[in-house]
Amino acid sequence: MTKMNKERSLSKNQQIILDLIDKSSEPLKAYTILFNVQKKGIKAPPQVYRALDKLVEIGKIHKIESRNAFVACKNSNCEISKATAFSICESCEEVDEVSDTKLSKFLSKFNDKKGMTFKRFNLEFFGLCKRCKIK
Amino acid sequence: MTKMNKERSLSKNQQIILDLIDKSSEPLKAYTILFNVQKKGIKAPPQVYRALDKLVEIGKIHKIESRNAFVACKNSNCEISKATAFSICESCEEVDEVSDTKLSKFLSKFNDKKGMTFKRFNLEFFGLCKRCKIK
DNA sequence: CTCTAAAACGTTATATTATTACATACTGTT
DNA sequence: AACAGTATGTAATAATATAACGTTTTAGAG
Ligand SMILES: [Zn+2]
Ligand SMILES: [Zn+2]
Ligand SMILES: [Zn+2]
Ligand SMILES: [Zn+2]
Repeated sequence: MTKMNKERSLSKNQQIILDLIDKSSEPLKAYTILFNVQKKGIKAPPQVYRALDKLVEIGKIHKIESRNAFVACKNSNCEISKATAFSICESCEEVDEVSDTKLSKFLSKFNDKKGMTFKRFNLEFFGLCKRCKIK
Repeated sequence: MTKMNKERSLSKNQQIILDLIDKSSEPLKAYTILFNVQKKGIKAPPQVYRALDKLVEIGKIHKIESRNAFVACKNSNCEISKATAFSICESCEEVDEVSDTKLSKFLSKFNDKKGMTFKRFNLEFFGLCKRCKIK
């Protein structure tokens, strides 16, 4: 019976950092993470960046490129971060992962005119969230 | 007769930097730009970043967020950088502005479930360009 | 269990990207 | 001329990210 699940057991540093990001209600920056895990023995940037790289690679977290910040994936079926979309409030900086079947289908099927083969995309929407619109 | 056109005449630094980006066949990073315009009297990062900010604001250039680099807008009608899409080759780093009516319509009309109002989006596709696929 | 290769780790130093802060100069309008 | 808004020049520093090493841990093959 071959091993079917890709459940990778995270390393200690990876788990510490994922836990922190997971608990956070907002995107976390690498150095904010660093300051918050120093008590757990993670003392230097490379340790943080290595864990972040791996977590991104396996789809546990995503990087919000326009903010240089990281959020946990809420979408259990995007193990491979190959199709990501976010909504970002330019006022309060709230970030949500957009999960819309039509959208992801449309984009996954999108074909470039110049013959590029797409493996992955990242989409960031900017605007005002409900709360910030009222103000 | 009120002034109808929004043609803003660029300042000296803005023009120098736009010229450089315009001539480049690849995305330029801020410090690459800095090194290349020092002979023209632009000596420090803030001068570059200020010009870049303004050029992005008026839609003459776009920032490729995943690369921290800037490209000239090839699309005469995206004066306001509110709907941008790029294809990025992960092998040779070639970047092209995707100009597809269906895509931009679809995304511009996209409505968030949580009631956010979108003013702008940025989409980056990653993959392999024609040439890099062959290799 | 032992050996090995891959992955993860710890550490120091450094590279790269971006902003703050402040003083000065230019531009167009009233 | 006076004013407001935009742009400039400059020095210092903040924030983000990687290079380079050597060591340790982990997981799988034999
Ligand atoms: Zn996700
Ligand atoms: Zn908001
Ligand atoms: Zn454009
Ligand atoms: Zn290529």
